Amino acid sequence: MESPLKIHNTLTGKSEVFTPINHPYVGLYLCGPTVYGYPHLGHSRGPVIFDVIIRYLIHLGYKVRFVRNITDVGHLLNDADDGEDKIAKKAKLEKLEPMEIAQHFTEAYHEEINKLNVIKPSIEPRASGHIIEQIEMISKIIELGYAYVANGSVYFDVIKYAQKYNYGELSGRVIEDLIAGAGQARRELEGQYEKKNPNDFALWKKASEEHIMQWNSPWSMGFPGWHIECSAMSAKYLGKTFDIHGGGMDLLFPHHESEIAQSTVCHNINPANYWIHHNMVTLNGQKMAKSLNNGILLSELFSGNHHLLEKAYSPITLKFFILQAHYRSTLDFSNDALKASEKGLQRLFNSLELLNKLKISEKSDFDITELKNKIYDALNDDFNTPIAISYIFEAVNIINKINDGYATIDKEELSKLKNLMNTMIFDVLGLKNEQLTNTKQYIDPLIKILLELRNEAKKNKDYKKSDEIRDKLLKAGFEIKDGKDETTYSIIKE
RNA sequence: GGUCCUGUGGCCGAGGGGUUAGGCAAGGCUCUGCAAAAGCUUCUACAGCGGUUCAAAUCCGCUCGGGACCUCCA
Repeated sequence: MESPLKIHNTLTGKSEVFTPINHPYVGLYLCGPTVYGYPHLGHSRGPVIFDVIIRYLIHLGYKVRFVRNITDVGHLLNDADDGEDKIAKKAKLEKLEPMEIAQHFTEAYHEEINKLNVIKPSIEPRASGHIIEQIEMISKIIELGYAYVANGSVYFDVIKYAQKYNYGELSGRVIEDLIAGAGQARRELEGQYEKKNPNDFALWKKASEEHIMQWNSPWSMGFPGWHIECSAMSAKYLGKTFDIHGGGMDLLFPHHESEIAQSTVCHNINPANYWIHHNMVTLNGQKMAKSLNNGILLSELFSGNHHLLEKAYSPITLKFFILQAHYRSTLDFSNDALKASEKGLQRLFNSLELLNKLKISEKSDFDITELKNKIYDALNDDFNTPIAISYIFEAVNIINKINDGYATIDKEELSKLKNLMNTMIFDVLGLKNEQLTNTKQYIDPLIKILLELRNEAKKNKDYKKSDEIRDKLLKAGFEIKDGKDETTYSIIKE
């Protein structure tokens, strides 16, 4: 039978058999967006990868509670001198309420991400709605002696923590290296002088006068530090320790490392058993950066409205493209790569349509169970979607062969094949056919009429007429395929 | 400066001591009135230099290139 599900755990650096704390329930926390800008290509990878992870867990029979937060407070501007909240900074520029900005970008995030046909979080908590929980947690850390108050701000004492616990267990860093590397690249941030040690991180920041987003606390009017929100919210909704914590590799340090430290102090346990980190995306081999002017927003990708894009790419094309690479590798975007995925996806869905029309024979040339096992083995091996997809294309080949009469399949295997394809493509990978299914029912009879006219012309050897019909249909986005018995068509994009 | 990842054929990307990844592109053939689609088939690989081994794209070392993180980026 199939292998057990193994997950590459960043915490141990190894692939481990997945065993939930409380079978069949699985608690999963994914670090969500900081809502101070429109979602870009990089924002899509986490939701897509974790969508398949969640879908697969559900498919395996687990009951998943999926928590993905919205960070709408607390991010300091790293390129500004004043240490303002990122959201507040935008707010002043545009003279809007900070929450108005947060709301705007939260909605933009939802709008674009939902196009990817991803399962929505069971709970989507906002940092601003959990100030009390964060204050409570900070108080406890102070009480236990691992944080100190300085000028109204509260900092986590990393050195003290490292004496008893292992600060760096997740990212593989050693505290001495952190101290050694501190001088060179250390950025001048506000409040640095308040810290006992440069590696200490803020749990609570006192707000300056003009800082708009602020809350009362035992220490000052201010706002919570970056890492504490996830610790507080994950504990609230998933418990002190839960199964899976995910995010981008860029969050590994310091964000997740600090989450572990905070939770370890408060609850005396690492918050998550399995830490999953997906890799970053690059664009034409280069990293996406504002300075390179190559950042592409999701809305730009979907509309094709960007100077680096030759055309628009659909959300499902993006999803499929992301899944054709393993989540722990960097992924390079380019027009050629996206077009390749688009073509492949189209071939996949074409075969899926044929699947429902295949003729049943007495004997079968294929063993679908073997194929099925290979796909499950791939997914069980740390969610290896590219391998799984390569076997799905093997199935595409099988379907086309049968359709063309080069091979046969019996009733039982065909039923297995249908089941397998539908399960994998729709339930697990969460793909969907973006061809205009709603309008197709109206268009279909019209196209059929044209095809009849064309076949009549062909019968009369009026090829000029028949080709004219074909060419015009192609121009209108309908590709004609002359089969042995009947003529079919598919709707092509662009 | 520190820690770590990575370099695969025209493009993207799996794999990871001996056995076809896959998608896209290109060439040939079959089918076709011609195309398209589909099938069959061919060609371009494991950055460079050493080492370990019966055997290295895979392990080790060095060199060169790309990237991530090192206090607020998904």
